[in-house]
Amino acid sequence: MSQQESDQIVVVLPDGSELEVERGSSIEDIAYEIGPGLGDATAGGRIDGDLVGKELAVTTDGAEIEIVTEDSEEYLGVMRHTAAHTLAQAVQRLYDDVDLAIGPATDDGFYYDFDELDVDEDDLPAIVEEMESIIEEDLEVTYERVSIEEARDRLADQPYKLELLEEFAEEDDTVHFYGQGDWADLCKGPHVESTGEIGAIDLLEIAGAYWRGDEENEMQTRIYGTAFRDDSDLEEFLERRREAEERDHRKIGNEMDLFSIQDRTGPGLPLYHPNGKTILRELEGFVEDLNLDADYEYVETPHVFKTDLWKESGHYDNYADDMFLFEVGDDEFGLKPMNCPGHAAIFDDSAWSYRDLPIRYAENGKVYRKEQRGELSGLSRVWAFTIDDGHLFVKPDQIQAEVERIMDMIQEVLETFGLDYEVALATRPEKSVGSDEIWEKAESALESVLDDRKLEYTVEDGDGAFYGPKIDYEFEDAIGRSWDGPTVQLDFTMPEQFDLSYVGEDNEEHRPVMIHRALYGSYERFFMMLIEHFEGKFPLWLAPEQVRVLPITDDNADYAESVAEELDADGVRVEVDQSDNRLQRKIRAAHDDRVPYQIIVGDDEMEDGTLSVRDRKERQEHGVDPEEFYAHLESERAEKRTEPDFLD
RNA sequence: GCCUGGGUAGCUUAGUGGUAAAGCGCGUCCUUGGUAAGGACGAGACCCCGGAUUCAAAUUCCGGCCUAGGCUCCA
Repeated sequence: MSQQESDQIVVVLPDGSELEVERGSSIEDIAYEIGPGLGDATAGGRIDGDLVGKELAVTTDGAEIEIVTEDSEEYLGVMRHTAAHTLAQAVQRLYDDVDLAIGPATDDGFYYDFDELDVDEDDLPAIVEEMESIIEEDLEVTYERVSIEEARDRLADQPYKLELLEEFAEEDDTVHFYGQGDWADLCKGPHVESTGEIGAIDLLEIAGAYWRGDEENEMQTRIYGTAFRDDSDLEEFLERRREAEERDHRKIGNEMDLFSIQDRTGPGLPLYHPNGKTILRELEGFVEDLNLDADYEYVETPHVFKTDLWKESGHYDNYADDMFLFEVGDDEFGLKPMNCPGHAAIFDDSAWSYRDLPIRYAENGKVYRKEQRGELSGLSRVWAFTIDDGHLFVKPDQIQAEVERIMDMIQEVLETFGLDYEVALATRPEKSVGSDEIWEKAESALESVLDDRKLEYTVEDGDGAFYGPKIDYEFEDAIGRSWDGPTVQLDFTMPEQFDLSYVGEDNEEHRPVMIHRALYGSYERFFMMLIEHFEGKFPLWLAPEQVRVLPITDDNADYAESVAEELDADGVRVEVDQSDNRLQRKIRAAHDDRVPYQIIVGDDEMEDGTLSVRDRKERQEHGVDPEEFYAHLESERAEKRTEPDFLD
């Protein structure tokens, strides 16, 4: 091999084409190699997927290279990375003896971690101002390649940077610095050309963060910020945040009196008020109908079991820390973190023939999981929640058909609420029980169902339950946020743990397969998502108050009552506004309360026996025939349509 | 669990050492008014809990409870 050849390496471009370049060429060099226009536009790049500065050299043969330009999606991340540097620079200008940790770009902004920095939210405006003046100064971003020794020298008073440096020293004898003005940071880039390229910034919040995310390490001060190309993009981002805040289920739940979580009753333990429970009852009824149609049988299990059961199921070994445990006499008991062992115990109480299978049990089972206090949040993370649980005990050759039926049910649920979804296959996690062989069998069974359906899905390695792989549904709400929802989980393990069996055609004992499934996931999480998705404007079938009758004067009150009585007899949740407010005030109140339909009755309506119907979307029709409206309500409810559509 | 905020009337919040405020909601009365806030009056607060400082604490300090956001998409 000649000297000439060993200095050349091949890099692979995103379209799969290969390019021969000199070993040690920078990203920028390679971009110029491809074309001078691209070279000029280069802001940074990826080496084997790792986002780095355009100055960094490519040394490995066969490296996958991607060029990031101002037009790339990543450009925003490049700019935010520089914004993070600007934050650190501003903080060091304003505060002495601050230790710097790391400061990357994130999905919607950036952060920088500091130690020895004592600030609170009131200090943020001053830091923003300093950042803005650094942007104003339009400092050129400079790159330097520095030997480990020199870097050690430069970073002598930066303990965290030194720690990082020692790690990099094991791999390379040089490191990279990116600077702006008289400030520089150990960093692999990428960055924009100068601080003036940063369009619009804002700092969002202060949070604690463990050094390297490890709770054994010291807690640092993290400042979160975001940066956009211009003010209007920034404003749009802030507007979206405000919108999400407006939809917050805790706020709406309070306004609509749906639920509460109170100090005196305990953290993470939601109390459902009548309005909230009305919605939950409708949700329960919906899955109950689906379950009964699909030949599920309802069972009920207590909230507490002896821990012997959890030891048998394997939960105790894996999840004892997350369980509420207590002693009664010499026995240890625990609140159930899952419903499956109870259902397995019911199954095990009878002898089964292959002719009986599949057995399908359903229960709205309340479970208790002791999440870390700081993780609790509204209805999305709680200690007590209810799963619309179902457990099937099937023969191996029934898996495919049963999983498919479950997926039909799940899809019907998601489509009813108008939710788009994605599907993922989650495979064996690190903490798990069961043999390799069993896991392989289970994973390939789910794969073949997914393949048969021609559903697009992603594979999430290591995300499965400890007892088996699963298919997870993730859906998107009205403002584009993703939520975890329904799951189908295969379990070859628990039947083993509980020694479950049925008698086969051959008169031998066989091991059934268990399938765990939930259509909503947990009621709490699904309810929360629905509140935020609909912004409290629930579909008619869910709305706690479906119709409000507004009499114009006291003279119309009796007629209003008779209209309400008729609706009530039809099973409609109806109220009459008997306040002595004026009509406009009553309309305003009904609108604030998000009532789908308002019926306004005055002298005109009383005379000709009609209704004036108004909906939540501020549409109105006079002289409506009551029978026609009642029939419409009936069908809108029964078909679970998501918007009031009588006035369409 | 840890970090930074926050906890004042049913709700949303103002008040930062000297007699606890406002809006909404609620009650009573006036108003009987046809499409997004008519008017008057009134009730409603162990200012999260415990301790300390002080002549005096909602306010300052210490401890606790609850709550919001955050706790490696690695230089």
